[in-house]
Amino acid sequence: MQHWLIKSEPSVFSLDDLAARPGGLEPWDGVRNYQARNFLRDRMRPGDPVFFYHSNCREPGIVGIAEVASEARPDPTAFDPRSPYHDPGSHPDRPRWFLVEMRYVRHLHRLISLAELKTHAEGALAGLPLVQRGNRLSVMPLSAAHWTFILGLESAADSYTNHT
DNA sequence: GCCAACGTTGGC
DNA sequence: GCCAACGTTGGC
Repeated sequence: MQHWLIKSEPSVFSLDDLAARPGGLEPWDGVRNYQARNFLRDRMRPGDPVFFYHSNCREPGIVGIAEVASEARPDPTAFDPRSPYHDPGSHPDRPRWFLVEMRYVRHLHRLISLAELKTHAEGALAGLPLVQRGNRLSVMPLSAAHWTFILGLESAADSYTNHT
């Protein structure tokens, strides 16, 4: 089983938005990066656990957990000229972009901020693209060790912000 | 195939 | 709002 992290801008689609969907299900469309596409299309499997990360907001960080809820299928927004994700280079007989369904699992008890995660960038989270400088990947795999470590932070004291 | 220009991401 | 980092495009 592969663990994942996906980014979303909460002003566009937040974890609360996912939780509010019928069945907590949402097609994860609009991914327009080849590396992210390949992960999603070739390596995501139903049941894989996913950290849900809020980006481009006041306090970026991991806010909850989702799971992959389908195999990959062509992303129909690429074929739609009215969609902001329209790509005239993608055709139904030769789709360029793919999506999977995401399903809400739960919120974390507290936000685990990027700043806190970065304090472990040279330690337990070494090699995690999220905490490396300049990273822009919106869909990334995590090792089981990284997943477990981050989940452990959830119930630990927030030593990053409570160091007064 | 190189690489400058451009558009986007996303932290700060 | 700024801007560094990055991915993509297109001229040559």
